[in-house]
Amino acid sequence: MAEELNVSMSQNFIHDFIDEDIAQGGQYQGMTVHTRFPPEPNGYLHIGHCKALTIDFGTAEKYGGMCNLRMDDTNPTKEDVEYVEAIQEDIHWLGFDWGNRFYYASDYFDKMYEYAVELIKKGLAYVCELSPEEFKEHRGTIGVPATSPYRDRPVEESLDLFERMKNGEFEEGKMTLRAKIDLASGNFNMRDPVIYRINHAHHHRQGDKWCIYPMYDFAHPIEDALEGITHSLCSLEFENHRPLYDWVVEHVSIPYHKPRQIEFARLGINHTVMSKRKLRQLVEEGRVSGWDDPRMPTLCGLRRRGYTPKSIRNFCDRVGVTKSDNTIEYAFLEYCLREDLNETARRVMAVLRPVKLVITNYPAGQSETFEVENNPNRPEDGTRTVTFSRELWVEAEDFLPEPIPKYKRLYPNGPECRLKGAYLIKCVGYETDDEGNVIEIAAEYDPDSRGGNPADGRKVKGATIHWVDAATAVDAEVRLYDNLFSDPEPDAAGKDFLECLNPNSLEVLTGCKVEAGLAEAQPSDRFQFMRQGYFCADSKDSKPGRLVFNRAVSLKDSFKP
RNA sequence: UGGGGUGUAGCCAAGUGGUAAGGCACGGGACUUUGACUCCCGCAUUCGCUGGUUCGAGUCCAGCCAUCCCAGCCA
Repeated sequence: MAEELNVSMSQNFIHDFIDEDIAQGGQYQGMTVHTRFPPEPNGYLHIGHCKALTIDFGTAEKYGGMCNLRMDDTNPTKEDVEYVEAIQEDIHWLGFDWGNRFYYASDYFDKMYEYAVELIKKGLAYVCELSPEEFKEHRGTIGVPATSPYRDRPVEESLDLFERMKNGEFEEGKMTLRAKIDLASGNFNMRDPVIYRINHAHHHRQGDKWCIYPMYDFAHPIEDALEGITHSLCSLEFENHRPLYDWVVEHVSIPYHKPRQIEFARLGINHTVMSKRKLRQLVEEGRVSGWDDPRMPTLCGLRRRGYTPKSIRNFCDRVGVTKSDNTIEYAFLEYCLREDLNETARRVMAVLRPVKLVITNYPAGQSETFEVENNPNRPEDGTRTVTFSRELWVEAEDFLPEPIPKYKRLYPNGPECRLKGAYLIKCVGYETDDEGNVIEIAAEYDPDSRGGNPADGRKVKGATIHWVDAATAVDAEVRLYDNLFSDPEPDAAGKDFLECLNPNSLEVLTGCKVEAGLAEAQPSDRFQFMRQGYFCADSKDSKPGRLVFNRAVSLKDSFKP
């Protein structure tokens, strides 16, 4: 699959670390590099996760190792099976394959419990009865150590209490199991962190078997070690947790080895939000239609918007892997998409802001058809049939009563232009309504230029113009999205999106099965017509660009800029 | 004012003591049956700042500045 997508991973600092580990032959000697992608099933994956996926799977692949997919489901109150299924679907869609290495952190609960008991017996953990409020008061501050009156309680007492915690004898918040490390540490994660809490909640897989659950800091290193992970790659915010990660690996007798945690900077993209919390907020507040709303940076949202797996993976591979905070420009994501679409997308014609073009010397009532190539880059994609007659729709911006500098399109007595795939025409006049708006353009065509090829082979000075036959035009219902969401208010500097509400009509409109659609990029109004009928406009002046189907899409009524 | 990170162009990012890769964006031009694509050309005398070591510093040292993360019984 990776070969098929033609996305490879270049050397980065993580590889440097791994190379060192391998060179030193140290604790990883004899082990194949093994990574894991550990999402918590509490939401949908977004493009930021794709960066992690690319790093986790890419690193394993680079070293001939494997990458596990693991649901990090240690907090039953936030997780749900809906998400585990969606997560798997999205990962597969991107083209990553975890084979049969699919795991749940919750499957290790029994072992984690044993390891916790082990810590207590070693005098390295104790049951603390501080309430959440008291806990805060005893937490200490910068320069002031934390305290716990239960820290020196006898091992037997903690053992007994911990077992009773497990048996459900206590209410939530009544007590916790804490690792005995360093109450005065400058790193608060080391101030005797809670490693088990009471939670009388129903777990999506374990049901009501447990009422105590391990905390991330205790569970994660154990999960990694148990699965034989050699390199646990995660984002920067876990850097402060690494000492604790190492502490757990060090003090718990896991029968394998010691995985190494390496952190990298997470992905940031402007004009959008990349936090699960905020995305969830958008969904829950009904500000978007769901996790797959086309404005969302979720993988399912991007998929609906027309992004291809290849473009997203390419993007993630190209943004690089470093430890410095970054905000990638949205334009770079778009570039990656255009690149792929330009290669593979079938071209069609449509007109967004139609204005009538009448070929005055073309017989009324007559019509004919032309064969137009679907993709100039791929002749094997064949052609489509378009109908031509006396009255056509063309884009309003393709005509100007008075030309402006460098304008090569239609204007009275202007240059000869080509109707793409059809005929050469020259503008001979126009009509306006009472308010001076252009409502009709008049042109004459050269009958000896069928297919757009003049009989005498003369050069065409004007531009090639996209058009649709007015008589057989099909309307598309569209909805305009003003922008992406940011923070999570609408982002004024964001992008415009046009959603086609009757995507089924695309097949009718284009006369062919639309897979990825057209990447129509123009300097001033770039448009991408993508899968499932979504159009992405990115224009400096916020005006939509052009969409050209081979039959008309009249957007007069439904499209309001 | 505790601990842990990060600072190379508008945005990413190579660079590991020898005289600043590449991509995106942007500007200019050529080509073109998509104003797309493609192709040329341009775009950091300078690497957060200030000193120091060195024949030589983005790379080493010191100090400073900026910025991000951490005081959930979330992950």
